[in-house]
Amino acid sequence: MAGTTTKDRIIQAATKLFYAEGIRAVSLDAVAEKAGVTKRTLYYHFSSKDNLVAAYLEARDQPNLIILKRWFTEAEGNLAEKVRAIFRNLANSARSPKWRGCGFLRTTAELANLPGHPAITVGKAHKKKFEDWLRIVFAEAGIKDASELARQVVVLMDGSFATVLLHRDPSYMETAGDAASVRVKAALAAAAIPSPSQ
Amino acid sequence: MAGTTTKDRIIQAATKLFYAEGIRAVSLDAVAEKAGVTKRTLYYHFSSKDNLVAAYLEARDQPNLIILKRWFTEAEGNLAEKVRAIFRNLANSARSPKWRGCGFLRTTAELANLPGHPAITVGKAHKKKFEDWLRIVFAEAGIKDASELARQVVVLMDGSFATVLLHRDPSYMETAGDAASVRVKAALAAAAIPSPSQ
DNA sequence: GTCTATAAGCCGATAGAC
DNA sequence: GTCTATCGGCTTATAGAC
Repeated sequence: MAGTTTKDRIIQAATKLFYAEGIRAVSLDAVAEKAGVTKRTLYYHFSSKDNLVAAYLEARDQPNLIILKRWFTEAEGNLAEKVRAIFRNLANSARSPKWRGCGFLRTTAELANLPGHPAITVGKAHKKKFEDWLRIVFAEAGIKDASELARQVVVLMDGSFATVLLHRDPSYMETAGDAASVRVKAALAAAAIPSPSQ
Repeated sequence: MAGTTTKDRIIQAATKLFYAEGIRAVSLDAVAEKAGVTKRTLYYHFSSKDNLVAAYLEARDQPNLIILKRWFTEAEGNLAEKVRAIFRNLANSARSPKWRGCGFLRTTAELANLPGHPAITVGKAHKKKFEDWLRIVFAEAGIKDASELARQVVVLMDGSFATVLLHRDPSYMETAGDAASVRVKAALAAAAIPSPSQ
């Protein structure tokens, strides 16, 4: 996990504040104060706010992927049920009062006018890793259009983040999970019949 | 459309700047300058920046809904193809270099720390109107779980906004359109057989 | 590596004239 | 209804001491 070095404490403080309040809403004064250092120390470890924002997302990359994979792995049932379990667990998370959607997507939305921003590069890579993992899981289950299916599940997941954040109604995540599991189920059935009648 | 009153010119300027650059990234100085008025005049028409942001989204509510409905109405084919046409047209829009995703969702994401913000209230109402319209269209086609289907299509649409904005790859909207039209097609088939076996 | 202090500028909002 | 002028505060980033 995060150690207790000064750099780690700064990233921890940045994570809490950026996720809770947004990027441009949070000043480096606030981050430094929460981390218990002065702004000069913060600038010693991070050359600019942009780099700190990228470091915040970078630090969330692996932990988030590990949680998603664990929800999938530990779920009972077939592939469709395992995919549904991811959405059910996301809905559970969304019921926390501290929940504010997906930090990667919210940062991307806020910085949409800066396409080359380092944080957006990190966000792209993170989401692509998840999509690639899904594609491999589907392919290993014998699903033919594993790539297209992975893309559909990703769109459903990102859509549920956006819709639940807007309406503050986690049931949209169950809805997305239903749609995803129905599609996976159909793909599994098609995989069992290599050459469908036609 | 927008007239040429001072208030309208301010909203036009706000729309261009807020959509292109984000809410907190745009100052009222910038809006006033683009509208060709002083900041004092801006404050005469809008009591605060928060209210101006809400007015920006309010002004996009009906135009956006009308475009979505027209894409649907003017499309050839059955209900599934008409739904797919919405996504195909969205993908086309997303190919414009000025495209920056959905202004309602991006504003919601940026102001996620202010759940009662007037602009978020406007965003919620806008997205709910679209979902309600979809539900009625599906119900009139004899689809039984029209409500659930409308929610799924909404999640796919909002998800495609988020994913395309991140990766700058409009093909995710075609992917979402495929998923949506498959679901609508299945619902139409089920509607044609009132009592499925079992 | 961490501190105090400050630069230089922008922000939302307001005062008061016409 | 629109203007000029400005307030008090906050912002990113830097200078220089220890």
